[in-house]
Amino acid sequence: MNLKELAASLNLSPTTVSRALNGYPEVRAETRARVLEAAEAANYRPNSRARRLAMGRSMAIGHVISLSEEAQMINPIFADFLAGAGEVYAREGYDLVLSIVPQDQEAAAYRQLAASGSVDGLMIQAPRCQEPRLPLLKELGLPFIVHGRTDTASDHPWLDIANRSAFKQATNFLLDLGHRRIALVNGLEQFDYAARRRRGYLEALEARGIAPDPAIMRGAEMTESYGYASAAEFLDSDDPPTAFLASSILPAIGIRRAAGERGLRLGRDVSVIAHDDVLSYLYNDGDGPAFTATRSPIRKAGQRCAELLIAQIGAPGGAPVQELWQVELTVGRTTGPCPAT
Amino acid sequence: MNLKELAASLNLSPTTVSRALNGYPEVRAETRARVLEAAEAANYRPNSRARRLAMGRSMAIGHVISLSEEAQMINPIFADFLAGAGEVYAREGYDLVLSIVPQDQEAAAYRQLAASGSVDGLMIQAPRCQEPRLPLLKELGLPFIVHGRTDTASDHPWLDIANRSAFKQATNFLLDLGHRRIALVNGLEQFDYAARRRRGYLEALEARGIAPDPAIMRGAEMTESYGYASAAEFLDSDDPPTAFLASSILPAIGIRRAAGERGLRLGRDVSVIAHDDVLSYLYNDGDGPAFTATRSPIRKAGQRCAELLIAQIGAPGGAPVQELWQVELTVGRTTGPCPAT
DNA sequence: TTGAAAGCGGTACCAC
DNA sequence: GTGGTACCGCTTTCAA
Repeated sequence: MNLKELAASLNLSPTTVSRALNGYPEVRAETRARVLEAAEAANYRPNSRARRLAMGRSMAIGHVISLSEEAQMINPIFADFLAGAGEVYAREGYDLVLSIVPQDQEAAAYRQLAASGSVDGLMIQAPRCQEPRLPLLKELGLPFIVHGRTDTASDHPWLDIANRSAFKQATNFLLDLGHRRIALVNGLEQFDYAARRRRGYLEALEARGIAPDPAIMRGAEMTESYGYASAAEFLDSDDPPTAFLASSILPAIGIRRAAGERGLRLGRDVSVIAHDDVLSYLYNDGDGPAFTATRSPIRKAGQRCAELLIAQIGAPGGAPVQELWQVELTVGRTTGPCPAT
Repeated sequence: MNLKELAASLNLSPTTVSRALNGYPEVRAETRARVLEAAEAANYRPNSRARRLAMGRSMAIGHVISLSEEAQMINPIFADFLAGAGEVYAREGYDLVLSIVPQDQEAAAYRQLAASGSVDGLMIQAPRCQEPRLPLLKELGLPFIVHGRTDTASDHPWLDIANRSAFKQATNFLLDLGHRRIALVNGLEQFDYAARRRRGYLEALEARGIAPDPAIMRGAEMTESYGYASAAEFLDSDDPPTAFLASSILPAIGIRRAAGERGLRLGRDVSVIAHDDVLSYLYNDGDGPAFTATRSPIRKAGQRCAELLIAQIGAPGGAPVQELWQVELTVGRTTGPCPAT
């Protein structure tokens, strides 16, 4: 059943039916009621292909996820972010077009989406410090928003959490507990969020006059085995750390395993703090590290980014929105004072 | 730059240009070369909206992911599957349209995708035993394929791994090591894959005349804390298990934690086997549980499902493909003989 | 308040 | 081998 047929069955013109369906005001109430009822009865849905062509809009947002050698798996963070954004898209009538491509085809994927007009806007995740997509995106001329920041000051829209201050805070927290040797198990530091976290960590140390030791600082893809290997190495060294600051729950689990194997108890012999992207939380051993812990905050970020992007699509040319979210620290039981050694 | 303009700039008709671009044979080689060159120079990309309308096809596949109260997070398995499917879609020129909806809007989401013609096919993940989407999908009349099976024999296309026999094999493996009390830490058993795994487990026990004990069998969403809580409870009981069979790596990590806290060493005091969806692997403690372990096999399944679905879209009405993949067991170091108690 | 008709930007049939 | 043209199904001016 298409518009023409529906109109014919009602003895109305396609024009009127279209107007009635799309909520135009100039339709008589009674006519609209008839149309709505008939459409419902016939289970009519406007053909989205035709609609998109006629409107000159795709009613879709593009997400490009590139898989590289270094980070081959889809980050669970991405999935939670998608979930949040997807909620908003569904509510606003937008489709989510997901392009999953090898990293060397990333630029081509963006170009394709833009040039073919498949999407009305682009959502960018996990920017690097020197984000190569930035000039490309500006060239494409599509609305976009970045979840995260970059090194370069730019007036593009973004939403980010205060990674630096969160890590500074967390480091200070450990320092206040008496720790002096704190290991950093970070994410890949070419990503902006990881670089900022490192800065926060370094700043806190410096403020107390503690020289950072590269021997207990790492940055890599955040897997459990990475956390395990790092912690094992650090703990077996001559001067092991008494605390760990991890960039995500996954390496934190690995750290815990390495500590456990060495007979160390968390919160007594060694402290572990994990930061989970948008809101941080201190690793609560009581109810276990919930893999769902990040869900709610990351989803919120996804939602908000989607809202901002859609607003931008609706009213282009406005001042770019740049939101920085402060992090809320939550203390868990695996954090304890520095053991007296 | 659109087709008409491109054609005008070449002194050709849109028809010819379209044919040249789409590889139709009746174009003179020299003409085609000219067209291709000009298109390249102008960075011309056919407008996908117009193309889709004219062709009557969307060149897109729909994935609907519903979030329920029970399973609110996006399963990492889904992400890896998506990655595999996405690869194939990109290669074949299809878009991936991802709908993320609350569970009570799942059916509406499928209906919307189908009625509006936004997609040419649907990909179904994680079917339940009595899958309510099945009748709906048949009603919609769109090509689809299910990753997994259902209780009801049906002639729809699916691709699944042999969950029952994998778990039977794994259980037998533990039995051969001398274990007699084996805990099952399963996924949500309304999902078909979990139900089949349970069956395999039960069959293996029965074949050796061992009565299953519901006290050491669980089914829930596969998180680390679920594994931890289950193992803690089992291990603290009067008659603790000597081995665990886990449905995924996440609960297995929790199990390990609970065991560790009780001074039990894996592979000596207690055995843990984790099954990771498509290919199983026995939890290798040596290099840590890699969260990326499932990546390759799940991706393969995603790729294959995408290929089958696209083939079906291209040539509808063929015999439905139903593929059952056998599982390959890999032995890891955390599996050991039953401790003599 | 309603309708006729001209697009939107391609594809594909039919004629030359 | 190439071109004219009628679609695809909707939105949106413009006229009534």
